[in-house]
Amino acid sequence: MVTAGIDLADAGGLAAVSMRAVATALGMAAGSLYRHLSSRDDLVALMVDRCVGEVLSAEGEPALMRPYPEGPGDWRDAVVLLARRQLELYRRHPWLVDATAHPGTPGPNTLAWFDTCLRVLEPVPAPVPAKFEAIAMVTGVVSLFARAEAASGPVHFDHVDPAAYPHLAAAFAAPPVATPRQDLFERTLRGLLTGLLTTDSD
Amino acid sequence: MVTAGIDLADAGGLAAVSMRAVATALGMAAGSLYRHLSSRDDLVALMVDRCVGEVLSAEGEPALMRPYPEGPGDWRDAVVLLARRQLELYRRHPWLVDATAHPGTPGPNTLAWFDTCLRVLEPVPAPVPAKFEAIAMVTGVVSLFARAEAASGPVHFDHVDPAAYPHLAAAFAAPPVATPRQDLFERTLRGLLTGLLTTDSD
DNA sequence: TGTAAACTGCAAACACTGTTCGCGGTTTTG
DNA sequence: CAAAACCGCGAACAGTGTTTGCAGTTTACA
Repeated sequence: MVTAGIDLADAGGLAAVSMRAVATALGMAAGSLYRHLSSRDDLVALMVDRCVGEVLSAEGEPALMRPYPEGPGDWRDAVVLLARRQLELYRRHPWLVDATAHPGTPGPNTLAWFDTCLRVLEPVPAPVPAKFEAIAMVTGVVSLFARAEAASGPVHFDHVDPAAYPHLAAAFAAPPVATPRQDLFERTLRGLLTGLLTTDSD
Repeated sequence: MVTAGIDLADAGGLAAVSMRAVATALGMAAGSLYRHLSSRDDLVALMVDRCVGEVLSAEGEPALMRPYPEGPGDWRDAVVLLARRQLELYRRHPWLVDATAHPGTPGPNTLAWFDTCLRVLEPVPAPVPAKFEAIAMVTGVVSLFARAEAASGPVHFDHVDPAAYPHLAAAFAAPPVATPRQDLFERTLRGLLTGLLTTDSD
């Protein structure tokens, strides 16, 4: 059910997961799906929550419930690690970026995810709303990077008018330089975290 | 045409702007719209570009072509000002966040917007791709803030199980503290800019 | 074991979406 | 005045999510 939806979404994006498509993938009729779910949004919510479960139990069994609090590093390291796993998840299922754009009531795995984030942020002396803001911003930045990675290429600025847009034209006149920036993701996140969860006395 | 679409979108979101709705708002039939545009995505692209035009000629005539380069401040100030105007635009037309999620070929106003951004970033000694990355990230952060503002409230975590999600439950046990953070937007942007467009020698 | 209840799937229908097409009328062009 | 371009109409098509009566199967209970 949600597995079929996930497979369909992985192959053809969120638009490819229609009730009839999921139904025929399961050898059923379209209306039969409503015996198990109440709407299509329900289904994508279940799909999202299952994928979040993927990153929770990554690689092994309760593997993720472990490594964060006991690591010797700073809490920022843990958040960056968490974000990196989320980015890998978005790479595995690009439609997640669109599916989580308008979040609904979170499922159990999503709640567990928030719980883990809060546990990681436990040593941070910041008010709870600030922590929620920080979590939201981190996942937002992750989705931005995922979108940027997925949408690389199809944006064409071909032949802009040098008279109307001089700076744009000048920017494309120079030969494209390959960008070596590798740690952009981590640098962005660390800057964001210290900006959001840190007073001036830190 | 695009004006009717914008009004409809402002009232009921992007989903409310259907061909038939726009047509009846103009006193026409649905199919008649295809005399002037080739698809619905075309229409939303035109709507987006017109709104970008709003922020370009804000308040007066060619008012925006002025203030940025001659301001005495640092280039970061100019970018923050640009981002702030964009945030106000997103507040005025919340559907823009969804409409710009999957960008297509940019319209004239969007090109002018990019040109302005590049002009503002002219004194920055960074390679062109890095500047494009920075612009994309800034508008991404702006859309994140716009989304966060628009989606405040409907997310309910009512009565989470304290046994399954201890940290979440503990977070909600404490009385909610009002967050006074006001400059969060600007701090985030400044951190992002220095992280993306600055070498260690700056 | 027999019966009743619960569950599950099917096919058809409804309202809605974006989009296409052939027709007639109006306006502009030569 | 004629011809070409344009414009809007209404009907149709394929597709969407969702609802609803009907049958078949499985489960639970007495």
